[in-house]
Amino acid sequence: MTATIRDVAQEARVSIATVSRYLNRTGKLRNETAARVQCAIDTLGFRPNAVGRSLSTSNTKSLGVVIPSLSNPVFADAVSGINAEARAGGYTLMLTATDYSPQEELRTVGALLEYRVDGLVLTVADPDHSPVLDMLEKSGVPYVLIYNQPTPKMRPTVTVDNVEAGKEAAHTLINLGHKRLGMISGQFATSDRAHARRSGFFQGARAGSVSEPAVLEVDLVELKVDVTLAKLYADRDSAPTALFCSNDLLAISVIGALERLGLNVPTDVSVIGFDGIAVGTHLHPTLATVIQPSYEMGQLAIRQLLDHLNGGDPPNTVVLPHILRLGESTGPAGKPNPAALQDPAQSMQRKSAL
Amino acid sequence: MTATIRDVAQEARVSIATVSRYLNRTGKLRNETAARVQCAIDTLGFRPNAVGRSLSTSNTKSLGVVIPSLSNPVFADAVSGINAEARAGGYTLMLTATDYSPQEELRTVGALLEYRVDGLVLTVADPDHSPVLDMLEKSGVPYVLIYNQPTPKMRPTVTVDNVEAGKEAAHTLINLGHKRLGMISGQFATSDRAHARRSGFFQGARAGSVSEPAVLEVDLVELKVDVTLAKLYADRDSAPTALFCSNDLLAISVIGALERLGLNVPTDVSVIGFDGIAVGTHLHPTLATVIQPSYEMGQLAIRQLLDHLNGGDPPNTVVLPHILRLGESTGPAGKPNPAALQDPAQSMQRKSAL
DNA sequence: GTGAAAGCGCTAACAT
DNA sequence: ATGTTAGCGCTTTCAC
Repeated sequence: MTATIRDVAQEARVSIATVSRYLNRTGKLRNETAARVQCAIDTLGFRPNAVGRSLSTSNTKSLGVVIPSLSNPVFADAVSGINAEARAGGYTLMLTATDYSPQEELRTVGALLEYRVDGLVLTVADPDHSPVLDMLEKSGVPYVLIYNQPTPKMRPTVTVDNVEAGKEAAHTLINLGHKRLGMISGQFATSDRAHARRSGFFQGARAGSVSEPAVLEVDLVELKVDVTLAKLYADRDSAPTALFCSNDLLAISVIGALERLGLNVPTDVSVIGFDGIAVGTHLHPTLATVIQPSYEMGQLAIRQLLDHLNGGDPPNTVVLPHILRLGESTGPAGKPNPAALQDPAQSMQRKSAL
Repeated sequence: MTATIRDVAQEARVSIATVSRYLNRTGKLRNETAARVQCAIDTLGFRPNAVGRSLSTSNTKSLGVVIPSLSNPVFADAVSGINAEARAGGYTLMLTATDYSPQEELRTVGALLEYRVDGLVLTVADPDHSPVLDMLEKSGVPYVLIYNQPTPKMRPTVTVDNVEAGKEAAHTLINLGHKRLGMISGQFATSDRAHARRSGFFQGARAGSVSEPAVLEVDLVELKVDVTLAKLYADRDSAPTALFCSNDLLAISVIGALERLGLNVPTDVSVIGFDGIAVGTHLHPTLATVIQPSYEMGQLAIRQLLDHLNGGDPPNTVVLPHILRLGESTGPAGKPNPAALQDPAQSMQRKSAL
């Protein structure tokens, strides 16, 4: 069915080496020869077989991409950047979403290594204790992490400073007058960034002299936020007046759940998310969040990989700046949240009116 | 650096054929032999080279995926389904987003064919006049479209009935009391589904005896909705009281733009979208929309492809049911929109109060 | 149950 | 400027 380079050579009455040279623009051909080859290619509908080429050159011009999920726009945005940059460099992407499963990470990276991808960009559950990364490191295939922020080991990553951002989130909320903070997070076991954000959030709380925030974990796939929040807000007088959510998608669910509980955002509870996904600005209330430059992170990761593949330095850790964007979900900027500033008596009264 | 099957054979003191048999569980080995081979594999850290295998077997166990964009969750959701199903079948995905560029479609499908993917699932700009699909068809590589709804030619696709859905959108709005309909759409040239939805919408308008809807095209990448809508609503007395948007992302932008123009949704203008992306239900007003089963569409497309690759029937066109979901953005269900029912005098009065 | 050897489609010396 | 040929890592007859 499909023609090979041999067929083309025969059709053009040249050797396969000549066809190969024509295909790769390596070495010069007589015009007439080139024309004959091109003609043969057209009449046969020939398309060079990248598998054969890869076997011969031992590079595949393909890159592996491994992310937890595509349902979360934050990853989809990164992949957009990855896609654009890889395409520009003439590389093809092999993509897998792991659904936050370390087991699946292992499987898929194994597969990608068998396909002999020239490099990988990935976000793993836990970069500090990661069989996947150990395996990758042993394989010698270049890789860059995105979003991950490994602590001890030196592993190249493109990320923001999650700890610092968590701190800023706490400060922001405290400056708004909040005394009782809370954090709703995806599972820490499968998200080092959630872990880091919490760590920063706690530091910020301590620095702001408010008591240690309540922390609730929810399954990001199930996303059963209602029951979780119902429990937290069973006693509204002791419940947090401000919630930091480990990502925007979660924050959106949380806002919905709060309102279903009869709690208004931001009047009763302030909410701040993380990621800066586009829809956040279209919500009502608009979503306060920590913006990560996802598209650029993806781009940069690929650029580092390609630089390295072209003989440049190996990928390096880059910490990109994040932006804390205020929104209606935290209440008016600078103005203290009334709910958090009331004296106890007023507070009781107010809460019972809900 | 990387061990080959030769190295393993040598280390295990067997022939490479035996190693191959062990790897593929084809033919039986003596327990002791198998153990020796496994041991050699472990000590060498051997990982079979899929490129070599592919060259030999002439199949790659990989599938191509080509979609317009990952920034739109509707496609990301489909890819999620594709990912899950491909993974389950032991296939790896090669993914490209084309940014709605037919040229890029051609480039990327060309590349995927060179990589010898075993099949493709794709969404193209215009399936009826598509060099890409012609090329694909000629190549003999099996493929399935998703979202696309080719009209004349028989091309396998997994889709909803966009025309019918467009009709229903019109009926719904008309039943709410609207007389002046409008449609805001992505570019028809790069979206056959937008085209089909408009077609249905017009049919519905005609059937409902309202005048032909105003139609505005916007660039989905730029997404400059504000200026476009400002013009449309310069004369509010003649402007549409209900807008059908060709997708949810667009609808969300439109709602924002309307409100920036001082128009309330749904009081002044009803809005209905298309796709059923998850965030729609979290908006205020909640987004009325036509839900497509994106995840399932992706799953089904892959399932068809894999069935065929395993000797089953070639992919077939499947039209999946859509669901029209009402939301606050169209106003209360069943209750006529007040704005659209006023007599002219009241209307003038009301509009001037905006 | 295991081995030897012929490719799969291509590139890259090495010749000429 | 073009041809010859030896692999790249694997699968798969065909022998034994």
